[in-house]
Amino acid sequence: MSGIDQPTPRRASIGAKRSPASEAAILAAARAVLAEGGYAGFSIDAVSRRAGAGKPTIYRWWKTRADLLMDVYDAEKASMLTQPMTGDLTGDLVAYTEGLWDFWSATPSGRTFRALIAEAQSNSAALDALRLKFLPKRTLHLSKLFTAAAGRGEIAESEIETRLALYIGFNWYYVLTDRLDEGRAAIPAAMSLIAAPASR
Amino acid sequence: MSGIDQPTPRRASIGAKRSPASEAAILAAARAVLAEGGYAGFSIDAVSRRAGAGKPTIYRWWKTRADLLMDVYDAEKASMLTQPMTGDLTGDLVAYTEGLWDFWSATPSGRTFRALIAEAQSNSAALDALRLKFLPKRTLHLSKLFTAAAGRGEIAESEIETRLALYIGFNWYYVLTDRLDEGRAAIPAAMSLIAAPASR
Amino acid sequence: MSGIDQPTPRRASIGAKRSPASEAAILAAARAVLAEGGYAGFSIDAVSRRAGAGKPTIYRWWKTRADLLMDVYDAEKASMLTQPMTGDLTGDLVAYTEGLWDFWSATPSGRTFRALIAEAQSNSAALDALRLKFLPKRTLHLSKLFTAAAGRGEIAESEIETRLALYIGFNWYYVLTDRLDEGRAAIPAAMSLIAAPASR
Amino acid sequence: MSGIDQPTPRRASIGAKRSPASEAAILAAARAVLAEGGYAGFSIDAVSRRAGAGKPTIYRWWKTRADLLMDVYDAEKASMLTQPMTGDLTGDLVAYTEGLWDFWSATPSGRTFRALIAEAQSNSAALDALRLKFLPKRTLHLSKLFTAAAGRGEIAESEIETRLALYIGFNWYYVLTDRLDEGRAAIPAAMSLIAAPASR
DNA sequence: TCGTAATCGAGACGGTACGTCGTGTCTTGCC
DNA sequence: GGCAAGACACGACGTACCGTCTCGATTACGA
Repeated sequence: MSGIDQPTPRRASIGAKRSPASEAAILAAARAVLAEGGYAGFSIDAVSRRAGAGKPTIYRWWKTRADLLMDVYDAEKASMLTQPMTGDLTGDLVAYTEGLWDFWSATPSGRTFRALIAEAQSNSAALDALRLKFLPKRTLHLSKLFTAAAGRGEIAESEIETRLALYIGFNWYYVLTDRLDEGRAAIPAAMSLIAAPASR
Repeated sequence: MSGIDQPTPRRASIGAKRSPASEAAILAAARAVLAEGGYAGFSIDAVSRRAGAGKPTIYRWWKTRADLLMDVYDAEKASMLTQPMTGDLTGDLVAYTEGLWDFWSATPSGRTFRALIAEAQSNSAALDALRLKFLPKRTLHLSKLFTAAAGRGEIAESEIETRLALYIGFNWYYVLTDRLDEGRAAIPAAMSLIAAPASR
Repeated sequence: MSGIDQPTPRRASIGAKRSPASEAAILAAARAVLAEGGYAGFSIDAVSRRAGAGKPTIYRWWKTRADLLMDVYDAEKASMLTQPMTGDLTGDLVAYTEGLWDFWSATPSGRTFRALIAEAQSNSAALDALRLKFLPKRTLHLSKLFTAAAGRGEIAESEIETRLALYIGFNWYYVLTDRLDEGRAAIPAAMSLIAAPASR
Repeated sequence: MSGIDQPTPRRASIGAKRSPASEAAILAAARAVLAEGGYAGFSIDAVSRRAGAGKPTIYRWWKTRADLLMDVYDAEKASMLTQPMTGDLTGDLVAYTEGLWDFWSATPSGRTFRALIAEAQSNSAALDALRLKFLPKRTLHLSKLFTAAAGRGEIAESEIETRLALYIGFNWYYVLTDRLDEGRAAIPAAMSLIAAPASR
């Protein structure tokens, strides 16, 4: 996917507006750099070199590294994920999670995600972006699943936040330790606990 | 704590062996640097300057930044944490977690921990150290709690790993988003789910 | 000369081309460092600090320390030397040499020259630069003097090289032992021998 | 010659006096280091490692790098040079010079000599040692040759110093530019000029 | 119709940090 | 007191990135 890797014969300005060609080239370069070197190799200089783009062009459109990382992640995601909603919370969570982990493993998105979290540890703007922009959008379907289950009376409304935190944390733990393959078998049991009906 | 911050009148070598004074000064400086600047300000140069130590001295004893971070974390931890084991898994987990979050908030250890995870995203040696050295030691008491509960028949033996992952992930999620205070209220409910008895 | 020593309020880039202001500041700083500390104090770090310039800027334009030293020497030289050519070889050599020694003593150029020769002893690129770039340019006028004398039949054509070597060596001996003042009186006799007519 | 390169099975102290074995090992190591890396590779650390000697042992007996270099040079020299004195000044100078250049080329002494001069450019103690200890000893025979010629009335007494400077400079020029082979053919003509009889 | 303005690539700028090497000094523990 | 060993504080090495700046070119748009 994303065959956008042309040798870039110098993209001149197209006037006083953002160049889609440059944007695409920069995102593709960032993706490639992350795929090859992970967070360690991810630098604006490297992306700029690879994209044949000027550094100011990158800084103009992405104020922080985190913004660029999020766009790379979004460009990849684009509809790839199944969003099951069968009414079986545990099953839906399992299906969603397995799809997510496939996505993280099959594309550079796992590395992108790890880079984003790392970035958020040294840059408070990145942390804010992660909390306010990235996570809410990414967990939207999950919120719906939990909300629907609460609507059905399976779980308490007040615990949605907590269960979501457990869900996110479970995923983070495995992706941040680069152990998605080892953790795969644990998904069903974990989802079962996260989706466990209110006990009384 | 750690009143070791004297102006260091040049610590000479004490012979062909490691100088405890230098080691202490470096750890104290690293702690201070993390406390003030977090992962963003944490550089070997900064630690070296602050400690009045030569960079080679740091590199001689800590091969990677992660090694230094882990030692800073350990130096702080030193017995501060309560390790409850009452037989009530949920209660023990709640008590342990609240102690941990206090520890993370009251000392620079929360920042140190975040730095360590960030470091592990760009350095595979750091990731290995995190997985093989740091985490097992840090989660030892938790393992015991789960194992004991399994012994009592409350949870399945096969789910210990999974429940531990849920536990760790829950903590990581809140510390990595720098939201320990917001998540505090969710601890009991989360622990309750993590410690939920096998359903059948 | 060279009143360029302003406190340098951060020279920004002037585009994708070399900044004359930075170049001048670096050369002036190098000159000052050599004047104060000689070869012992001459480090790229010291020049960088003094110039308020980044180390990469220095390395970008001067690939070796020798290149920088030669430019410092050239910047100073700039027309200061008399280049007598009266037809009296001995007299011309004496006049030229005295001018050269004045120049070496009155400016940091003597130290620069010594640094350059020292540098050439540990760096083969520097040695090559000294042999192929620096010396030929610096001895051009001397070559002309000897060639003219050979044209007049005063010395053998085949001995030009040898007499030049004797001339250069004589100067090197005194400057490298930092004894220009002690050797001054010997200049006329030495030049007389170097310019001695072919005996048969 | 100098097969002193044993693997050094830890030379313990031989009591409160200098150990000849250590001294020999250090000189041999310094010789080897100079032979392999020239002045660029010559460091007290390198010599210490190679000799299996402690750095303090080197600093105890050789106060400056120059002292060590001079001892390495002396250890090599040891009687190798012919010291002709036939009464023919030019011929004696030619013979002596050719022997010297052979010596410089066949042993690491050429490199040692170059290192010594380089060292003298950054260290004033080294320069003093070069001027007051090394050169007078090394040029003793040459002084005798010139003095004898002056005694025979061939050259003026007052010019001995000058002619010696011309002689030394000629040698320095070729050795410091690492061009002994290229300059060899010029030796007779140069010596002839240096030894030229007082013209009137 | 044409200037103005914003974009593009390029790459230099002052900095900071990297991880390594060498300096000269100091101590230890053996001889 | 000499010795090997090696740690110490210091500071230079040459390189990578940072985020900012200026350039000269290209093009769209509003006066």
